[in-house]
Amino acid sequence: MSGSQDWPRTEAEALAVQDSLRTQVEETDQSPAPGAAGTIAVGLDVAYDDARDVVAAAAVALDAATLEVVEEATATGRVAFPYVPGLLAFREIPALRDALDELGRRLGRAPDLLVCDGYGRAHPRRFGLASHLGVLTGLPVIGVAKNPFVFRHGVVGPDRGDSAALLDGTEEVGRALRTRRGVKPVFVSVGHRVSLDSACAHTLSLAPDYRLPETTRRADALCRRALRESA
DNA sequence: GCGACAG
DNA sequence: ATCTTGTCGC
Repeated sequence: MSGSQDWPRTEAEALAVQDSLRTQVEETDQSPAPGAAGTIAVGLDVAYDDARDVVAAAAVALDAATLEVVEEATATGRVAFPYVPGLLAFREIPALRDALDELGRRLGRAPDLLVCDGYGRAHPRRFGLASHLGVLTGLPVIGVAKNPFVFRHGVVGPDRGDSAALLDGTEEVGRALRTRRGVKPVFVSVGHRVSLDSACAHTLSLAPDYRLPETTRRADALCRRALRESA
């Protein structure tokens, strides 16, 4: 049961849920050493067909050391919430949890790290998708986004590994991190049970060849395929 | 009021 | 997110 009946239906209800859960985010780093052998990192992503009101989520488990796919799972359902900037979690989490639950059964164990497409702490109320999913699962979670959302950052050096603070005013809420020379940086933020430095280290470890982590690349390909095959 | 705005 | 061809470059 994923309790879609008690899922918020209005923006006001969603805001209240964020306000209530935000205090449960844990700052202490309980994530594994980046790239550690025997460690499992899970990539998560969602694809939509608004015309059919269908959502497809994918959860792909990778061996953090070899980046080989260990296991994968998908889930499809009805869109649970409209896209509202700042409330993305309410649109994506129901399907993501279903895919994660199925992945856990197939894996026979809990993942060591979750990698979300989007933000965690870098959020108007400091409680983006990665934070929300972290509180609900209790797992270490990081957010890796493709756009800076409403935040600003300074110049990021040209080399892989170079970064600049992602700022909300003067507060560092995440980091713009270059994973590939000559390519636009990604935007990393803390979700749950992980430090910002670790989140960046995990991102670099998971993205040796392309701009985005292998976890999200795999999840992106899988949820698109699941959506296509659901038609 | 208007525009910007993760996916 | 999604609608979409060719094209420049490694």
